[in-house]
Amino acid sequence: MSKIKRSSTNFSNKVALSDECPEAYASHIIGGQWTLVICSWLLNGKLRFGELKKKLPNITERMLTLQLRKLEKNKIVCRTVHAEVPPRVEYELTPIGLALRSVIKELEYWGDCHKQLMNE
Amino acid sequence: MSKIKRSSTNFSNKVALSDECPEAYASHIIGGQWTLVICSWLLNGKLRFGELKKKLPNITERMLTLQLRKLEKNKIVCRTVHAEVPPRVEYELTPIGLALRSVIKELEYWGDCHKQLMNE
DNA sequence: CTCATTACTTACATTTTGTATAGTACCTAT
DNA sequence: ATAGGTACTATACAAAATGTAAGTAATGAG
Repeated sequence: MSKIKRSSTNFSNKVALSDECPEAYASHIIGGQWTLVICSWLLNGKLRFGELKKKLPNITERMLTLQLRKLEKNKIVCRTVHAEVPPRVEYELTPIGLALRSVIKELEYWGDCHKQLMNE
Repeated sequence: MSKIKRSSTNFSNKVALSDECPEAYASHIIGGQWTLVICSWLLNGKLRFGELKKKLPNITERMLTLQLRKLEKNKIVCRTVHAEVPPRVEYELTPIGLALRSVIKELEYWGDCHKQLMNE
């Protein structure tokens, strides 16, 4: 996470790939360790920061923040701050975020099949 | 790539997540930078090492080797060595590898939508 | 005034992934 | 005998992702 150097070969390789392969592009966007899990919780409705934290065992606050920021930047979730004390911040999927449902469904199905295969 | 430490928190987080979330599991398996691109080329039929290399601009031989090894370990591709000189090695998707087609299709579709959205 | 609550920041360490560059073994054709 | 093609392997290093531990601001309750 954090930042990525726009000058590195690494970076330009990713850009080149993303340019011509929408699947590489997509996997780069939703490819973080926690991204999909966060989204799949949010598919059931909006959640607060603290609620998400409880749902995701072992995630640190830093990681959760970073992932949510990235998701927000990519317009996958939308963030609502309620001006209260203590603060209340809610996260909700945008339309394109909700559109991940079918991707996630396919991934889950494939993942289950694969896991079963590997256990033989 | 190379090896991953089985003692790191990082590692155990991944294991824990993979255990309960098939989508995290799947994204961990097919999540490398080149994995999906390789698979989507192989969806059209078997290819040799050198052919794959040509298809993937900028990939290094090391990376290609590592990714193919990982794919092989996960039973997504199968490797056939022809005992000739110069050597000829062919890579082909297994059934579970071919089953990635629908995952890739969904990802591509979503990726296209997302990219369009972000360009507005 | 002090404490608790919530949603973060910040600074830094570690782990994982990717790149660059140079080799190797094998046989075949020149 | 040497050069060339194929599919690698080795080593060193760079960059990115993830993790740990500690702090911050705001304010209402006691």
